[in-house]
Amino acid sequence: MVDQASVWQGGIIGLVTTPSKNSSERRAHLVQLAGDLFAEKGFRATTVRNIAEAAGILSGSLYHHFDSKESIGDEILSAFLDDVLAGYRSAVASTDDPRKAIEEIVRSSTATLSRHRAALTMLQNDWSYFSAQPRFGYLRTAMKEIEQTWVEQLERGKQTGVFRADLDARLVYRLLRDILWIPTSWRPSKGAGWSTDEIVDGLLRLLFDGITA
Amino acid sequence: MVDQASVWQGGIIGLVTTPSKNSSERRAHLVQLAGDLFAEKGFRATTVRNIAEAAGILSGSLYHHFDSKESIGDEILSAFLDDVLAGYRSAVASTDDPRKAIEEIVRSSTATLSRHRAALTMLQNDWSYFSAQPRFGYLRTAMKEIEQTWVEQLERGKQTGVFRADLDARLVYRLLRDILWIPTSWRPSKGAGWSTDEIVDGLLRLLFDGITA
Amino acid sequence: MVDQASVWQGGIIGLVTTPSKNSSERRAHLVQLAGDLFAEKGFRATTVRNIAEAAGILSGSLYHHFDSKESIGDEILSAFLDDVLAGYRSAVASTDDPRKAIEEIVRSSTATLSRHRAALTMLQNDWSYFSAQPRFGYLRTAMKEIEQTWVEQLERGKQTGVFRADLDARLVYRLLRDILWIPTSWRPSKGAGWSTDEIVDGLLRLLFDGITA
Amino acid sequence: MVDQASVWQGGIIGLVTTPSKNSSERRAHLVQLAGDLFAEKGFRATTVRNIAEAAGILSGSLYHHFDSKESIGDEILSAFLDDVLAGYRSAVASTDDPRKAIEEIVRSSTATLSRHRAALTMLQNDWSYFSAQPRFGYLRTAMKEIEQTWVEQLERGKQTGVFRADLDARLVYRLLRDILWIPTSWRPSKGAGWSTDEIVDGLLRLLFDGITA
DNA sequence: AATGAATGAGTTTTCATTCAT
DNA sequence: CATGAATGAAAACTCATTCAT
Repeated sequence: MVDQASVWQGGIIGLVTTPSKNSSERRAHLVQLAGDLFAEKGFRATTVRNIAEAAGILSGSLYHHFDSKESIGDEILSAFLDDVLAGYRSAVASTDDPRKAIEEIVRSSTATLSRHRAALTMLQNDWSYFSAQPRFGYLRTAMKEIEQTWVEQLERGKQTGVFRADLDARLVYRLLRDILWIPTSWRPSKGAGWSTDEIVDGLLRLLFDGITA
Repeated sequence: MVDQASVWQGGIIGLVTTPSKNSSERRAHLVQLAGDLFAEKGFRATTVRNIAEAAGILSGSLYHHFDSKESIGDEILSAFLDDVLAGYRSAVASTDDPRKAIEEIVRSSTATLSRHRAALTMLQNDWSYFSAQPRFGYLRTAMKEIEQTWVEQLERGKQTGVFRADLDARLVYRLLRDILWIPTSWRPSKGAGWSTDEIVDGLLRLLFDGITA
Repeated sequence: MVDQASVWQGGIIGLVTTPSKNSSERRAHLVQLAGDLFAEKGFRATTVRNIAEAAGILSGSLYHHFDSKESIGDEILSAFLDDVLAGYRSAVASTDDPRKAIEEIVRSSTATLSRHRAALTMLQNDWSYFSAQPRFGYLRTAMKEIEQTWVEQLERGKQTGVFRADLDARLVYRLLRDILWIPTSWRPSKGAGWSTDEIVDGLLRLLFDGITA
Repeated sequence: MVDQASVWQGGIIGLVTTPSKNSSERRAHLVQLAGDLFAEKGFRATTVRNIAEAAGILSGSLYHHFDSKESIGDEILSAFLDDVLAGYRSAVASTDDPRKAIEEIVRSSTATLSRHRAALTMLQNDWSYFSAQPRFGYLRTAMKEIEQTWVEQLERGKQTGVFRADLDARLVYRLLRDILWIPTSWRPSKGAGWSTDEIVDGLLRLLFDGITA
């Protein structure tokens, strides 16, 4: 579709040299490039120059699209959390069975996370940097909702007897949330070829049944 | 012996103001301070000035003790890996039962990790930075040995029927190793008061049996 | 062509305020300024701030144009050696007479050297610094070619009887090369007004005939 | 005589634990070590730590013997110039023949210079550094006397017909003085085995007769 | 939209020097 | 005499950001 547009533009006007990509597309493309670098090296370790080079422009030119490096980070992080929370909410809304809810949370998380590798790396690597800034206050808010969702489902599962009664819900939440985030942070190259499905299934099996035969 | 000497000096001469603290102690103290900061903010995000300030000296003065920031990192990382590998080796040497070996690896890891929080944070946050430098080549070597140890025990467990035959040993290793490392990265303040033992038990229970009742 | 364009722009549009000065001109200007300082104080003794101040900018701004102080040095030194070697090669190619070849080498050297005072000072003052670095390996290579050229001409001159048979070619080369470089290192202010020609003539007369009447 | 003193001290007092090497010997030894390093790398490029390491002590300990790095330089430079001037004065006093006087100056210089390689390197490399400081004002004074001596002899030679009448005395002085200093700056390793005598003879022959057959 | 030049505050590191022990 | 810890000023370099063109 992008091509369609550019062909059309080129056809009529006949003077446009750099056709395609209107403003918001260009912007999205830059966020994408930045995100890839953030995922690879972390937010702080990635320089504005790195991003500009990846885009084939000079670093100063980035400031036509964003007013700061942090606003790129903001865009990535808030999009991620919106997506995560939407998944959690619909997972909880979809069923009354805590085990199914958790299974759904895991599945939705996995899908969401694979779309937001950069955001996760940023949270893991540079949490102390972001969480200290008022601008990123929504990070804490969102994390609280995530925790609440898990704990609620685990507690309900304990009450209905689906989960072991001796589980410490908050402890298990912390472990599970972080466990869930692990595969996302694996570099593509190092994954030895596991598909997302394989990883999710392995993870679910591990969570519910352990490794014992 | 150092204590003996200082007590004696203090007793007889009565002039010793600073209670001993010889050269290597001072150095170790500085490494400790640096490590705390690295654990909190990551290696790159911690400045030499931060470390010096924590020690109550000027940044340049640190170079009396270390020839670079990296050499502090080196000291922390290599001590950590030496410790981890020693634990793994003795765990494997202590038993023939793969399940016991893994249990032992987990227990030794937990003990080791709590002594080396800084190192772990550094590996997680700044792996791309360190692993790119020849100086830190031993990181890759050590990680390979760690992987091999896990995979061997898991495979043997599968053969003897202790573990499920359908486990993907490398996948499970990756998950388990990272899972094991999770609690260490939790900030003390955020742990809501879990003791190391509680965490280890929760973890082992989770690994072997899952969360299902 | 660049000139064409700018003239055209200036002519038609009449808006161009700064009379061209494109990127590479600015860069060349900075190299020139740096070279003057290097010639005056030596490479190591000249700080990046010195250079920046001479250019009326801040020291960090220099890194927009060069990626290190050494790369400025590199530019100056390699340009010098390229020039010297070109002169030597064409001197040798221009004649079969060793005496004429040497005379030509001296004349070309003098011309070259006056254009590269900075480079010469750098080689004399900071040779141990540069020659220790792989990056400046070409310095040794070039010096070898220079030596070979001199020695060859001197030897041929001895065989054809133009030069005294008892000359130690390498010793004379070392003396002559260094002698040749002397006047260049004289500060303009101290030269008491000798023209280049006067110096060259004095030098040649000295070389060929000595000071005796 | 120095030994006499220290033996005597040891004999009478009987408490001196590190016998030999009294204070001034130790000091002279340190100056020697420092000089070697200055000759090799230049004054500024040599660090106080370098010197201390060469002496097997810590950098701070040097300040028991000298109150600053510059005072070491001072010691080396003033000793050199005293020596040079003494040689020049006795050369001039020894004869009425300008040619013999110059020959004697050359011979005395060569002897002096070989004893003061460090000083010469320091003057050549770091002249701008030293000459800018009031403390080293004697450098300019001494250089003036050196120039005067040469010029006088050359002028007298021109009048008596020993030297060519068209010599520019100051120009020739500048050339000859610098020429004379050249071989001293040659690294021992690079000299390809020329003895001091060979070099002096080569030089004198070159000066008086040129290279022409 | 993009360039290219620059800023300014910050980074790691170096080094002569001081001083209590 | 020597050590070991520290200072403080300066070095080279980095980087997010600004802005005229």
